[in-house]
Amino acid sequence: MTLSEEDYIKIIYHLGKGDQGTVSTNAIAEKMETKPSSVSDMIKKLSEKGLVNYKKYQGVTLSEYGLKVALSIVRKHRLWEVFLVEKLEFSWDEVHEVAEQLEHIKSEKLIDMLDKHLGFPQIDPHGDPIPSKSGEFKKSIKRLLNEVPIGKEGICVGVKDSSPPFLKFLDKNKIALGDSIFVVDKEEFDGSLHIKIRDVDIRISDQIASNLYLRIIE
Amino acid sequence: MTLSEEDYIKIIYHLGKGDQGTVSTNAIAEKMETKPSSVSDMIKKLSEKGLVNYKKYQGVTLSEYGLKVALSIVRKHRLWEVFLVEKLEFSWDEVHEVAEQLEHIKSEKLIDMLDKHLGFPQIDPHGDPIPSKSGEFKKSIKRLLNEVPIGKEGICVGVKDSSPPFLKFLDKNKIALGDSIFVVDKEEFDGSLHIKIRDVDIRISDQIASNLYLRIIE
DNA sequence: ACAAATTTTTAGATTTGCCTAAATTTTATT
DNA sequence: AATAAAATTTAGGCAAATCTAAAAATTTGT
Ligand SMILES: [Mn+2]
Ligand SMILES: [Mn+2]
Ligand SMILES: [Mn+2]
Ligand SMILES: [Mn+2]
Repeated sequence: MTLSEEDYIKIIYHLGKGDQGTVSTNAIAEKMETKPSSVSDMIKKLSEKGLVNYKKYQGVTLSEYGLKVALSIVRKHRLWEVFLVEKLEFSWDEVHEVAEQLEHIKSEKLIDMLDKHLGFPQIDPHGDPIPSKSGEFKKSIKRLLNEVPIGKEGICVGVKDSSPPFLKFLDKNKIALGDSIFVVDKEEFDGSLHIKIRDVDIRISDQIASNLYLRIIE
Repeated sequence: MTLSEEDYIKIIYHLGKGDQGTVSTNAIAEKMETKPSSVSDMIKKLSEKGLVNYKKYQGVTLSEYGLKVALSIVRKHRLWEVFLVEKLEFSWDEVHEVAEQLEHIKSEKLIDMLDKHLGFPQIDPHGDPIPSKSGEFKKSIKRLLNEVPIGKEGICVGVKDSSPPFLKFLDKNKIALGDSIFVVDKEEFDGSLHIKIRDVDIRISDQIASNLYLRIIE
């Protein structure tokens, strides 16, 4: 498969949102930053290769084979993202462009050994799950920190309240996007949380916890 | 620059053998596993881009700019080779194909941080020197182990005597291609050597040392 | 229901990198 | 020096991936 075919397959996968509903030509064109006419051409080719199911004017879905290919590319993309952050000190918002290139390197051994080198990670720096070699993975969901069950871990992916005082508070307490947060315990009385972040235990109020989004697995 | 252009530039560099003598169309075609007519096309394009000096029928040499580009690709190739061997447990002879792909990834930060992650290595797994970011590097030479000065280190790259008894000896003493060997001392009396290999000190006779090739720097 | 708007596909070009076959230039041999 | 051989370039084409403009199908709105 060519680099371009791989990018199309991956985009069709993401637009299919897991449930693999049909994806429109225009939607693909926008994500690929190309014209709908180019997408039509490519879809025809992918269809001939058995990667997508396609009926003219009716949109596309990934075939079983196409889904397998998509998951292997997603796996590579996310493993490389972990590598960049964990081993090369990239920050979570710098990795995408480079992973977009690295995901196309062809070598089964490379990706197996990279997985091992990284300690078989389950999630990438954005909290998204990494498919296994055989294509299995758990879904991830975005939850407010105060709704995350005790004992769960997640990646901080956003804020609900983006006011300067709140952001300043996060800064002061060294809580940043991309940080991994583990919910140790919850105080029934006032809803305050005991969390572990970067191996440090801290307590935060319900007010804080209800304004921070975490991406968690399952 | 495209992937193909980069491969041409690198091949022209290697065929120029450091001194950057002129390189023939046929030689490039053979290395690129393509036809001479395709090479002519590409040379014309590289010439227009100022990467090579070219007069019809007279072969090509790299321009100053072309040399800089070549060295940056060689740098990337060799750093990735070190990564594959040191971090991902690839062996000596498995790295080339993958490095051939990885060398084309575009990200200055990536290669700077990779260099750091690897501890700023000076040579690749084949004993070849790794150019610095600014393009400087030491030449490497192939020497019989018994001609390597005391205090020098090199990579085992070949044997002079390839008879089964000799190869069996190397095997038994766990000396393999790709191993790094440090010459600790030399016995004047019989020419025997005291070497360090994989952190183990051993003694070998002059007869052994005069049949093993090392690639050393400077 | 049917015209208008939108989406999608087709037609015809362009660019990159490659090919074969033929022409040209250089190099080697008598 | 003339001819044969080898190397190199040109000419003309092809496949992949893209584009613009135009045609066709679908969806939307009244
Ligand atoms: Mn990509
Ligand atoms: Mn990610
Ligand atoms: Mn390459
Ligand atoms: Mn090498």
